[in-house]
Amino acid sequence: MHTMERSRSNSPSARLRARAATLFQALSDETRLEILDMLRGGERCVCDLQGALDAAQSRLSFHLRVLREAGLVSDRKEGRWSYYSIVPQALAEVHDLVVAQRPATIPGRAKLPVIGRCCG
Amino acid sequence: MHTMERSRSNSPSARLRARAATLFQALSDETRLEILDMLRGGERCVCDLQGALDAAQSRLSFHLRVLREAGLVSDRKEGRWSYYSIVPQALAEVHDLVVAQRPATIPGRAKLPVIGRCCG
DNA sequence: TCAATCCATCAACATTTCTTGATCAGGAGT
DNA sequence: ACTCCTGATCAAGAAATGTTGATGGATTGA
Repeated sequence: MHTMERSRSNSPSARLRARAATLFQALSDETRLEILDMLRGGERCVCDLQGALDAAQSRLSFHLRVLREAGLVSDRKEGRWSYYSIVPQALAEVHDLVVAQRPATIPGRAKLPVIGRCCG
Repeated sequence: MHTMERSRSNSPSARLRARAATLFQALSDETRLEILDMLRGGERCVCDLQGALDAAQSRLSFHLRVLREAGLVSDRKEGRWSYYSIVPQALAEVHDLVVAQRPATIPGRAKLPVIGRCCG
């Protein structure tokens, strides 16, 4: 109950995939993309986002948590306010993951090879 | 029931966000990332993926559909086989979306500005 | 101390996504 | 025709995600 399972789930590429899935998942919601859009300009406090996005406070808090746990944003407390900002390093990570997904040939130049010609 | 709603949901940036959410959502599952990994080398038939991923046929079909509907892969029938391959253009689209998310300053150079200094 | 503000967290519910097993259609070989 | 193979689709259930309203802690100012 371990040999095959282990090689699949513990390999470095499997861990990369898990990380990639988490990052893409965090980016897969419109509200969160809207939040990131607002943060592109710089740090923002929650009440600020709340006003701009017209979202219930707990809803916003939920999405900020998803972004935070994925490492895409960081927060800083100051008095009674929480300021959120983008973690550029995380976006760079996403960037690298996307680049890594691209096929092996130059698009437009040559056709992708047909491998795995099924069953003979 | 139209004025404010419309400006938010029909603006070009809102449509971009919707498209982005769809793409990221399609990329947010490990099985699908594994499929894309296999397709990076070139076209593959379903039975081929099935063997390599050790996934039930209907499960694979489900994930291939998600990828297809997001425009990330295309399929081609030949005889009784279906061959899937990556749509490089879609990955380029994802790439551009990620780049667009990056904050406005050069990371490492200067601190992001603190805007929206809340309520003050 | 008291009241107000900011925001995280919780529980309950709604919605979406994923998995499984079954069925069905089309192509290929007999 | 019949049968086998490939793969899409469907229905039902399980699991994960998102929403809402309520509560509570921390901070500020009166």
